[in-house]
Amino acid sequence: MRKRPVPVREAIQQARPFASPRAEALVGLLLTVDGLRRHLARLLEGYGVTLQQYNVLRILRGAGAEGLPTLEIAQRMIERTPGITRLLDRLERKRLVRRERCPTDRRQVTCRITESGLALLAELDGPIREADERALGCLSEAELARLIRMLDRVRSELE
Amino acid sequence: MRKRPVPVREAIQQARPFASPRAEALVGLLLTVDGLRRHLARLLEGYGVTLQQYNVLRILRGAGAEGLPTLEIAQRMIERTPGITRLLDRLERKRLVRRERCPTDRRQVTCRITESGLALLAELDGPIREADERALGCLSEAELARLIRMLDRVRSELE
DNA sequence: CTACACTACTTGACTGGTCAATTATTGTCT
DNA sequence: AGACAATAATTGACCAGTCAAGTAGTGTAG
Repeated sequence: MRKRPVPVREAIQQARPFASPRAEALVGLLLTVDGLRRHLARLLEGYGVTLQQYNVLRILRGAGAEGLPTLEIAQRMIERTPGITRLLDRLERKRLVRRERCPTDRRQVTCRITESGLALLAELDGPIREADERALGCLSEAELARLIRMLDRVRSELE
Repeated sequence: MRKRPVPVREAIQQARPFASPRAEALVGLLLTVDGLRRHLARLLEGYGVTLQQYNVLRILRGAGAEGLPTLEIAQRMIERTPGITRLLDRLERKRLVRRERCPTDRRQVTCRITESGLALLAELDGPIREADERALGCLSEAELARLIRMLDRVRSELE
């Protein structure tokens, strides 16, 4: 029982039509991604992590045993540097991440995912994958390819 | 001098390919909208308002002289109820919005945009419109139409 | 070897999103 | 009228993004 698509203008209860198709697409993007974000956040909160924390754990799993310095992680996220410290503080408090000063360059702090961090990710892999597939399941392969290319182009316009 | 589109996998410096096109599209959406958000926020900060505050002002301008009760505004935003109170607090402090208890139902608080609020929006209309056009200027009319329809469908899957 | 720029964080302050709990007011049902 | 649910808005507490400023450690040039 799939619901009828709700056009953007109706979704935000706006009386007047959009000034341009670009304005409509922009609002549509903001609305849709907000929904996707919330959707994923709800799934993750059952496991006690936020979307950003999950993101960091994925990055650290990818980095393997030698870990990554703090700012390396920040660079791979969409995020700016100051936030990453507190994000890691919270992950360390939950024992999902370990931090230690790098012996060769004592300015750096090396971050590594712990065993419990890995276990949590393993538990999450299936549900997350399903959520991804379900959320964008209404788009065909061809549509996905077009969407991905459009998004790449839009990002390249934003510096 | 337009830059070469940077594919999603490169943008997040991920070593392995994506598990599925849907996973790639999802990450692309998150990345792109984050960039758009930042882009708009930078424009607005020169005028002393945030993206959310601007959004509220637009809604109140649309509502006209009779204004709107607090929770009506919240409904038209993507946001949940508790945040709207504090958002309005800040707008009221800047004298861009006025609030008063509704005489017929004293539980409600009616919010209205002030003259300075309207003046600010008038000043912003041009720059915002230009920013919209520039950000999505790389997409053709046909692509925009397809994008809008795809987004509508994705949202309809998320309840 | 010492001054100085640079790097890798870290902290503080503010805006904002989210949830749970609370207050004030209204409507309804005897 | 009195009890009680429902509604409108608010408050408190936490997580997160952003900027400006600060600290500790490193590299380099005189």
